[in-house]
Amino acid sequence: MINLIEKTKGEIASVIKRGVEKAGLAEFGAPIEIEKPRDEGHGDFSTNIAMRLAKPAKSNPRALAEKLIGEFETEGTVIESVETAGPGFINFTLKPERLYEVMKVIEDEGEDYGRVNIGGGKKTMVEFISSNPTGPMHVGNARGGAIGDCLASILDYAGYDVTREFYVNDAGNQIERFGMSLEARYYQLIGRDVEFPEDGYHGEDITQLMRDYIAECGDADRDAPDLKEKLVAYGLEKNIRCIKDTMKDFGIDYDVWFLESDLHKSGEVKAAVKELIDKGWTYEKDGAIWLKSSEFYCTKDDEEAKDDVLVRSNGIPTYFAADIAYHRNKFVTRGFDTVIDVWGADHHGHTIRMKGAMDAIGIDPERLRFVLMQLVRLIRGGEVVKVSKRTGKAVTLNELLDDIGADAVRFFFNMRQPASHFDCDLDLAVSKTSDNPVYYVQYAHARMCSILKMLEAEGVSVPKFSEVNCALLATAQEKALLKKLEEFPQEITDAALSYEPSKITRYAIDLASAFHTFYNADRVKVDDKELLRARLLLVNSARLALKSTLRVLGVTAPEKM
RNA sequence: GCGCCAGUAGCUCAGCUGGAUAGAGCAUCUGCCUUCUAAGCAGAGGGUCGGGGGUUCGAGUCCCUCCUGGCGCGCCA
Repeated sequence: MINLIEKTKGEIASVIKRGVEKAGLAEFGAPIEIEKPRDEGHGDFSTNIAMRLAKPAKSNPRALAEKLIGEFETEGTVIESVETAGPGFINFTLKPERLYEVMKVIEDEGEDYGRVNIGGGKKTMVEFISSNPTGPMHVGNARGGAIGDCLASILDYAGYDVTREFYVNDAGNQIERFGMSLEARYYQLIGRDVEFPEDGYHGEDITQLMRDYIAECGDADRDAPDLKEKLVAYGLEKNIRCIKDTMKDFGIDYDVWFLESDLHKSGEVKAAVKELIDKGWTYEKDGAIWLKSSEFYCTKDDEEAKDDVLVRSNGIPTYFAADIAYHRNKFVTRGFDTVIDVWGADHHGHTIRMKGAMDAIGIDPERLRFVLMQLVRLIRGGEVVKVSKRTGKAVTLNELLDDIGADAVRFFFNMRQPASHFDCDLDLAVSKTSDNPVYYVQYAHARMCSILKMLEAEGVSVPKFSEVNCALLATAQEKALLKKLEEFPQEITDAALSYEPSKITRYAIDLASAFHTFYNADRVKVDDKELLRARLLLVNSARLALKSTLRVLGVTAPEKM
């Protein structure tokens, strides 16, 4: 639970604060900002406080910086030395011992290294994928799954009480269409000449479902009045089970599978609509009930306000109404503090409406957050593959998992920011080339384990931090690796605050790279017993940190490759 | 038309939310395996940060404007 970077920044900040006070510059209220300089020559941390104070204090930044340095009391702190540089930066160099502290932290925290507590145990939901159970999951769902599951792990590491949820859209028009498609295929299979609905699901999976149904139940239901309902129930049950199996293969463990149909059955959809009516946020037009959405978000003054239908003129509530009820359930019934929905960017219009609706029922819209992902474009043979669920030509998630494995899919789909467009080159993804960075990272872990195992076999085990002369770790590569190790808790913090799993993927690559560099530059198995022990501790620290990182990503950490 | 996302090396992308000389990977060249895993490492070349204005000590980052691509603006979900 210790973030050394945060801790160090805090110490430096208080030194600066006292210095500013002693110099009589506190009245200007300049914020104290501390950052890690990009350039190694600029110390371990730096501040721009002198430049911030220059204007209000009517002085020049360099002179101010010198003055401030004179006031700094660094005795007994982590600070080794302070100097001014450039246009007026103040650079801090830390004491050498500080560099090794991370190994002590890792020794204490083990494979949980990286956990921080910025969440304070707040109840947080991450809802992701949430597709129609009308067919197999496709590649587009893969990105949502990888991002959502990894984001949930990050928030867990950051100290939030996280729930992973899958919203099963087993109601509404798409299900109606699903039913019509099943029924048509059923009749065709038993030899009745019926036309297949134009807007039905044309996929082979629909036909297969009906083949299975007939094989299991025969055709005794051919004239039953509730045939379609029976077929839908059969199809949904089978498809949802299939989705659950796929998620298992994907390595995603949902806490809750929430059925949209339950919201209708329990009366929550009606209740949500009633609440909006009672609060005066609706009106009737053309026989439908409308929500005054336009009251809740700004549009251009001269733009025509756009409201949304809650209940159609035929009395059936819209998906929007169901979704309001669903989110009301999340916040009010189940008491989540924050809800994060991972949606495709094509749902963007819906996010604004949802926030407005939350506002209407008295929930702070800020508690509802969205991660919008640009849709995945598939490239095969250098050409864009059209993804269409209806024509059934989409590449399924199962195929992708079979081809390149869950590890690669999860890693690959978390390498880019969700908001960026993602071209998934199937030829590359399907071929097991070493281009895939997941191997690079896993290889680093396997190498670490290999060293430990070999030395263990020779009777040399990993020493305790207190038994090691850390100062022996002094090469550039060792220092770089130690610095990379201490960044992990900060990366978790940043990723959690910005909902950005790709930061952790990149961190994993950076950490692996720092290790590979160290491995090639510095031999662990050396004659000098003291140095051997120090390096062994370093390797074990790196192993634990990398294992923890891979756990957040949901990628396995192989001990040999 | 309005809104959202994106535009950084030949390609794919980072850039710590305004800091110091813009960084990785792939690709292209050059080196490194009789010693802990070469699925690895070291080095080299490669840039009008889409264009143009502005804000300030300082802009890839903030504001305005234009250009290009993707998506959204349904009694679909």
